[in-house]
Amino acid sequence: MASKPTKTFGDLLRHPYEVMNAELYAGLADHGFPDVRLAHSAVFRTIEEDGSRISDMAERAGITKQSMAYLVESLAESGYVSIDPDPDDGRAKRVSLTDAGFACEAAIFKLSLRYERKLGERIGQRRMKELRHLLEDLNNSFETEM
Amino acid sequence: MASKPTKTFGDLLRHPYEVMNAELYAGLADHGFPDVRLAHSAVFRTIEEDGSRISDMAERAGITKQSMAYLVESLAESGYVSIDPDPDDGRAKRVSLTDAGFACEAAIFKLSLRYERKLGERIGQRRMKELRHLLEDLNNSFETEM
DNA sequence: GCTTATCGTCAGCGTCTCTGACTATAAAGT
DNA sequence: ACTTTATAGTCAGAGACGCTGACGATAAGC
Repeated sequence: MASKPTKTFGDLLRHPYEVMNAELYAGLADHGFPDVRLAHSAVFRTIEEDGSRISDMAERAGITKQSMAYLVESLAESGYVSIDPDPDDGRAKRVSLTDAGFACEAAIFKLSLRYERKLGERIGQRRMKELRHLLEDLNNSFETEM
Repeated sequence: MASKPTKTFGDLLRHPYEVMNAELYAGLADHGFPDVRLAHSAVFRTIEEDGSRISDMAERAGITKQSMAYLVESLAESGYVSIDPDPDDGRAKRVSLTDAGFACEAAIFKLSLRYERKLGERIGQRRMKELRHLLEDLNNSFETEM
């Protein structure tokens, strides 16, 4: 047999993550969102319902504000977000999802859920649910302590 | 409460994956492998004990041979792999891990295992083991069918 | 032998992240 | 009030890393 050790935990996370992303963003393109890319997820996951500032989003996403500004700018060019001056702070701007942005966000959730169910058909919906549960615990453990 | 839906499965995979990688490659730098980066893992995971060809590694990793050549070249410059002509095929080259390359691979496994145990301390070693098991099943389900 | 396929390279490009330096505004200290 | 310090965002430049297309060299199939 192979002399290589067992797969690392990182490998076990990486493969499904990459396969899912490939499927997800291909599906998104098919559903009318061709120019939304994986990196943009940093925007969708950090923007708030009523709009957010670039710096805040950058901090939540764990990237620099320059990087976040770059991503936001590209989504603005595609019409998924609007950028307006912040009424309370002359330095700041407020980034908000447009209708197209909300529609895209909804499509991401829908396709994600669909794909999760598809995976469940492979390993069993019950095991899939258990997997999600364990991953949620793991994710929560980062926020709690650390 | 928030009106945002539950985290997607992709989000649940992404966060631990990114946190682990940050920890892993920081640790790797501390252990004397400062110039090994995440992208290089495509080399370490696809290279065989007795050496491999660039095209084969590219195919296994799911990237173009140009991209694999780029990664291999950068590891060769740092001394982790050697590149020799293939004795059986005048077109091809054989890429092999050097002693430093094997040492790095070993360090990756050691640090990964250490981190996995650390996560286990957070959510429970037993739950962590179950999580690994489910992820292994999920990974296997890609190779089997699809 | 001639044709076709494969191995690897060169050149160029797009995306995405970073650092460092900067302007404008806001907040805090005195 | 004025000065200092912190913060929001921008501009410029760089590096990493994936891609495509075009190419020369060798191998394999007919």
